[in-house]
Amino acid sequence: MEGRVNGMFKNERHAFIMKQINLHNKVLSSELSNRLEVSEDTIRRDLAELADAGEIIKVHGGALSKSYHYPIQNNSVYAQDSKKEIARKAIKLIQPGMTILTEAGTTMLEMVRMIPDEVEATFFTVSPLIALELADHPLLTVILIGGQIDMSSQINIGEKPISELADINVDLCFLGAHGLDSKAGLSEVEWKVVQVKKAMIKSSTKLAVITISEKLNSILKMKLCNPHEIDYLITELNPNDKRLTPYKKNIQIL
Amino acid sequence: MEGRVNGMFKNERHAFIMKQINLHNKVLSSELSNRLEVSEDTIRRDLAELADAGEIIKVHGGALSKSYHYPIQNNSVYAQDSKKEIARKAIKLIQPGMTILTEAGTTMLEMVRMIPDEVEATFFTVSPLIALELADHPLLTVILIGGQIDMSSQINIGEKPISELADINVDLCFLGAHGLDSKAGLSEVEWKVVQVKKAMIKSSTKLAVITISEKLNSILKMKLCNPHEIDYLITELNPNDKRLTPYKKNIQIL
DNA sequence: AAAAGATTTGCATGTATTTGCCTGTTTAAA
DNA sequence: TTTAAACAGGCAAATACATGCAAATCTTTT
Repeated sequence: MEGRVNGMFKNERHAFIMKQINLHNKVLSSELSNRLEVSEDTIRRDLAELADAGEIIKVHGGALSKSYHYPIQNNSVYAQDSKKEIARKAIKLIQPGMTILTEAGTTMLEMVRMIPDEVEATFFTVSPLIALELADHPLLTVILIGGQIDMSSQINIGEKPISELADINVDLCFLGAHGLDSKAGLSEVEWKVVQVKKAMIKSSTKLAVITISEKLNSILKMKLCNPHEIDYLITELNPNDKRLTPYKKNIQIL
Repeated sequence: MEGRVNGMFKNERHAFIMKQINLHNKVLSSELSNRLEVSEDTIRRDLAELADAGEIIKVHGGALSKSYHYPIQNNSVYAQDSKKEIARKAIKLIQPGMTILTEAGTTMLEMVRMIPDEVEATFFTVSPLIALELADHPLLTVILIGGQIDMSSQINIGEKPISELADINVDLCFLGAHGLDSKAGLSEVEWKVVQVKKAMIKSSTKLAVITISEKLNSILKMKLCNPHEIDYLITELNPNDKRLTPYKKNIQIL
C-alpha cells in the first residue's frame, strides 16, 4: 500500500525504541505508535524483530528492557484517570518560553509525559525521575537541581538544593499536595521535604498546586505555605464542584 | 543514453550527499533524486558506493550517518554477559565507608544493580538514572550532582556540575571508556562531556576505568586523561589476556 | 581527428521490503 | 463471565531494489 509514511526509516524507529527502552525500561506499543506516527502493527513488527534479535523482551502491550529492574512501579492505577485529567489542565498553564519548577510525584510524572513535543520551555526540577522524563522532550531545557536523594519523597534534599533554589527565579512552580486545607494551606509530613519545597515556593512567581480531590481538606504536621500564596489549584474536579468552594476565595481553580 | 543532465559530476554528488548526511544524519533516496535531478537508480548507486567505502550506512530508502548508528546499538546478548562480569569485578573495589563517584552508561547501571544491599558507602553521581538505581540500596547515601541534562550522554553537564565537582573529594571514581588506548589514554567525542569527566577525575583519589574489550585501542577526538592517571582497568577479559598487556605498564588490571 | 574503450546514466524488467488494513483468535482485566 | 485491547497471519499497495542493457559522455589510443 504505502511504503513509508513520514521520513523515518525502520532503523531509526528501532534506534528510537531502544533508546526509550534503555531510558524507561519499558515501552507501550500504543505510545510508540502515537509518537512515531505509524500503525500499531508496524510497532508490533518492530518489537518482534528487536525481540528476535535479543535486544528486548516482548510482553503483551509493549516490551521491556532485557535487564529490567526499575524503581518505577506504577501499579496503583486507582487514580490514573484523575491524574490524566489533572495533567491536561496543568499543561494549559505552560506558555512557550516559560521557566518552570516542578517537584516529584506520580501526578507530576503524568503531566510531564503529556507535554506535547512542540512545547519549548525551561524546566527546573528536584526530581531525577521527572528530569529524565522531561529530557525526552526535544525542545525542553532541563536542569536538575542536585542534592542528596531522599527515596521516600523521590526528590533531592538537603542544603545544596535549597541554596541552589535561592539562586533561581522561575515563572511558575508546580507542587503536589500531601495536605491541603482552605484555611491552613499546604502542609507536609517531613521536615526535610518542607525545607526544599519552601525554597521552591520562594523562587517562583506563581504557584500551582496539583492534587487529587482526596487530599483536599487535610492538615499535616508541617506547614508549608498559606492559602493566599497559592495562585492556581488543579484537581480532577469540575471547577464549580462545591467541594472546591472554600478555596475560591484565595485561589484560582482550574 | 545520456551521461550527465546538468553540470554535476559524480564526485560532486557524493560530496553533496556526504554534506547532507553530516548535516541531517540521514538522507532519503527520493529526496536526493529530486534535489540533484538524477534518477533514483543513480542515487542508489551513489549510496552503494559510499556505503562500500564505509562512509555511510545504507538502509532501505536512503542512508544514515555512520556516527548516528554507532553508539546506539550495543546490547547484544554477549555484551550483556560481559557487562555482568565487569560489574562483578568492579564491585570488589568498593570498600565499606568509601566515597565513590560514578558516571552513566549501561555497564555502570549493571554494576550499580549488582551492589549488595549490605554495602555502606557514599555515592556521588552525575547521572540521574544511576542515582535512582543507587537510591534503591538502603545503606547507601546518594548525592546527585545537578545541572543541565544532556540526553545523548545521559549525564548532567555545564558549569554547575563542574564547580560542584571541584568542591568534593572522593576515594574512587568509576568512568566508562568511549575511547581507550595504552598510549593516548582515555578519549571522548563530546567536548561538553569531557569537561565534566575531567572535573570528575580531578576530584578523585583513584580512577577506575570500566569498559568492554571492544573499546580498547581506540582514540577519539577529545582527550580526557593520560594512561598513567588511570589506577584500575576493568574489562570482561582475563587479566592475563594478551590484549591487555600494553596497559599493564601504567595500570592495574582486574 | 577519428576510433576504440571505459564510464556513467537512465530505463525496463522482475523481485523484495515495508506497511496498513483485514480477518479471526488470544489475552488480560473489569 | 464479559468485554476491550492486543495479537497473529494473510493480503494488497506502494516503494525500493537488483540486474541487464543501451545510449550518452568521457578517456585513451592510434
